[in-house]
Amino acid sequence: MRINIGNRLWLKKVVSGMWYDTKSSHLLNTWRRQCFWLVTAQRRKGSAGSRWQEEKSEDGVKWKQLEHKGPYFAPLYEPLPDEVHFYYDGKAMKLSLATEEIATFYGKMLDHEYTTKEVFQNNFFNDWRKEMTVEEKKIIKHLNKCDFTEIHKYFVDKNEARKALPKEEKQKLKEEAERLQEAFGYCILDGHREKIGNFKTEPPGLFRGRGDHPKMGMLKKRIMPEDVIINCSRDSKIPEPPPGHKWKEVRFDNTVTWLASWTENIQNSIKYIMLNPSSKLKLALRAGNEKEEGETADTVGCCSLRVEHIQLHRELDGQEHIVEFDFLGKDSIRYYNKVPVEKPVFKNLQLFMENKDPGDELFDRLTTSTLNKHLQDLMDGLTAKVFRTYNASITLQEQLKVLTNAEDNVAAKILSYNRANRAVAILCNHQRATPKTFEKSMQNLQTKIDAKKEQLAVAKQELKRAKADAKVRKSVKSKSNVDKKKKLLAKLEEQLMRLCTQATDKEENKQVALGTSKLNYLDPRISIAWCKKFGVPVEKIYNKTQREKFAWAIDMADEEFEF
DNA sequence: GCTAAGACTTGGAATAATCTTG
DNA sequence: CAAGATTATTCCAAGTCTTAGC
Repeated sequence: MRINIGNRLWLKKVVSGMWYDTKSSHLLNTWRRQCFWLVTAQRRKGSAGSRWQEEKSEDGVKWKQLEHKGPYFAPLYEPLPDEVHFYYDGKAMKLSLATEEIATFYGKMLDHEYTTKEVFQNNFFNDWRKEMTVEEKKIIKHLNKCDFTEIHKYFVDKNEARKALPKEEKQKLKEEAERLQEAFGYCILDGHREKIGNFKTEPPGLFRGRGDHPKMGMLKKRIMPEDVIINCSRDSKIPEPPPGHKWKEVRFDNTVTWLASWTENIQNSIKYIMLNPSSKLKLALRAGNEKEEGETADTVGCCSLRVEHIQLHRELDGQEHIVEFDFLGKDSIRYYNKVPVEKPVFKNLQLFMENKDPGDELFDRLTTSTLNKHLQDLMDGLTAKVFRTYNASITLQEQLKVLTNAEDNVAAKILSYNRANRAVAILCNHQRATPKTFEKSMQNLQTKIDAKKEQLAVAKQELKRAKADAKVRKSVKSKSNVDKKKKLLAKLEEQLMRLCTQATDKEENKQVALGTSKLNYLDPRISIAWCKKFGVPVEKIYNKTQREKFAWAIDMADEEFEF
């Protein structure tokens, strides 16, 4: 029982990053129900095109009719022109088609960091050799004797050429892409035309695992119709496989939403063709499922944390009971944070670490399913993921309340909004690499600010002179001149202020990715209510795509909306 | 109960489209 | 008006969580 209590206490603080008390539990519950209703209502509205209705979900049935054209297959390999050579040990060598194709995958990536990694090189070379002819295999024995530079140059040039194309040609290519989108990019779902998210099969290439991935560089094979399972409705027009080919299978499963699927050869997982994620509502540590050792990069979530990932400090920087986290999370992004916890939580963590090695699991009796089960006991439908979302939204609302100043101008209010958004992104650990052009664009901005300051100084001088002039002459003309200069000065001050705000925003945003939380975690009604309340145009917060996605919220949220 | 497979969702990097500016 | 910077979109790997099979 002690373990149970221990985990429960730990849950309170560590899983959620916030306190889970009766009050927030009630809020959370209300919010979930509301969201569920909204989402289902929105789906209905979208698909039935009529009024909102109550959801009457028959268990598991996702559609009655589904018709589509099947996936669009990646274009076949085009052999290299004769003048582009591959060299082995300094000698030009003509490769068989299949071998050449794989060589181009590597050649294209030559200026990418991946190709400097030993694991990548070894995996690539192993897989490449498997596809070689017997003769090629006899000759090509070492990657370091392979020279791909001509191949690399060929693709770089080709890219440049495409960019430099005259605009009529570019227009043609664009129209071609649109035709493709028209032909393959839509399906009919229960009588309505819906956009497909990804209608193309993934092209062959070299696997780009993230972080320290043991399989990076392995050959991702070409997907053939024979690999693809089609899912559609029985009475629909069944998609035609490309001439001379057959589907692996055609099935009529209306309990799932995918249109086509295939098994990918690197991890043996299933890939899907699915609908475009339309209006859906999409909490601070991830649950952390178990992963297969050696098959993927070594990353963890909260249930799979190991003793080596935390450090306990009875006292640190004047605070008591500090837990220091340091581990690699999703996409191998580092999570580093020092969190003060309640004494019982601290005590339990100490207990969990006793007699364990650094590589042992911290919570050895906890798995994601027991964790979620526990959460479900607390509240119907609650999972770690839901908590992540809730936490993000409530933080945004709180931060907006704290940071916004009603007397500020619009630029300052937007800065406040971005700061609130940033607080959420930091909470969810949405990091990004500092953009390559960051320093430069910061400098540009600073130059602009300096220039503006100069203008301002000049304008001040002129105003002074105009005032002096008006005092002497007292003419109508000189008076209006003073007004003019005053206006100019005010305008310049406003511009300067806006630039400075922008610079602050940019600096603070250096390593934080805002997009993910904005699009996937935050209840849009909070943002929209904020816009309405403080007179900020919605376009300043959401771009075109985002406004489309959140159209329902824009419609309904008023300034009084409380999350 | 437990593991494995399957179905979605999330999320940063790469790429494409658009805007700015010298 | 091209080059460079910025922003939007696409891509697909990597998570979460449910279900199936023992």
